[in-house]
Amino acid sequence: MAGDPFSTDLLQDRASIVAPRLLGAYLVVGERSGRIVEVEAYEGSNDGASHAAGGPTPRNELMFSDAGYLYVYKIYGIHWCANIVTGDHSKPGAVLIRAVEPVDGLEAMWNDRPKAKQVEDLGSGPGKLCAALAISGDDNGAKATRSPGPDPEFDRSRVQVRTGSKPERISTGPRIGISKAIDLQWRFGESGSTFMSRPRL
DNA sequence: TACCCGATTTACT
DNA sequence: GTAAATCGGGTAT
Repeated sequence: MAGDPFSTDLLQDRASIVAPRLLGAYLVVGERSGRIVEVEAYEGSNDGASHAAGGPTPRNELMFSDAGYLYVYKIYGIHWCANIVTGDHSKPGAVLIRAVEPVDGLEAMWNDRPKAKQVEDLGSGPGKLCAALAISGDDNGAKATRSPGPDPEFDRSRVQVRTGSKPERISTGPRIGISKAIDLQWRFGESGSTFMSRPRL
């Protein structure tokens, strides 16, 4: 079950370093929540596949801001994809949430994902989990993790990351759907999870 | 202002 | 296995 707020401090480093830390954490949106079982890391100028590779633009500016914010973008004009910003101005980056295991609000998820045939279909992909958790462009810039001291921005955020149960074992592989930097093993998943997108790790 | 293309999902052959 | 759906940022006119 969802526990304490996820600490922003755990994300203050390169995306490829901190990405696995989000595995097992809960992504909470109102009454709905899911346990993160698969993520991908995207960094800056050293990562050709990243939106941030070419420097800041209106669309990706969040990746250059402080860790803990939600970066939501639309892909192929159809689906939303949710990322958690990592690092800082000198280390831009974000972690793409690729799959969640549905935990709370299953009924609402089925409602928003009428095409799903089984529970495993609800959140087994970046676009799928956004639909299941009702995340959209409106949530871009939400503060998803808690920073030291009072953090009212986090407290009133509709999207929150909370601590959960860490995976027993983590598998890695090349990132999905990219054409550059395909050699990097920056996809991380809970070994053997049936809630992961395909191909499974 | 035009053109290109993508960190995907789903339906159909 | 292959293709369509559909939008807006980025780069070039």
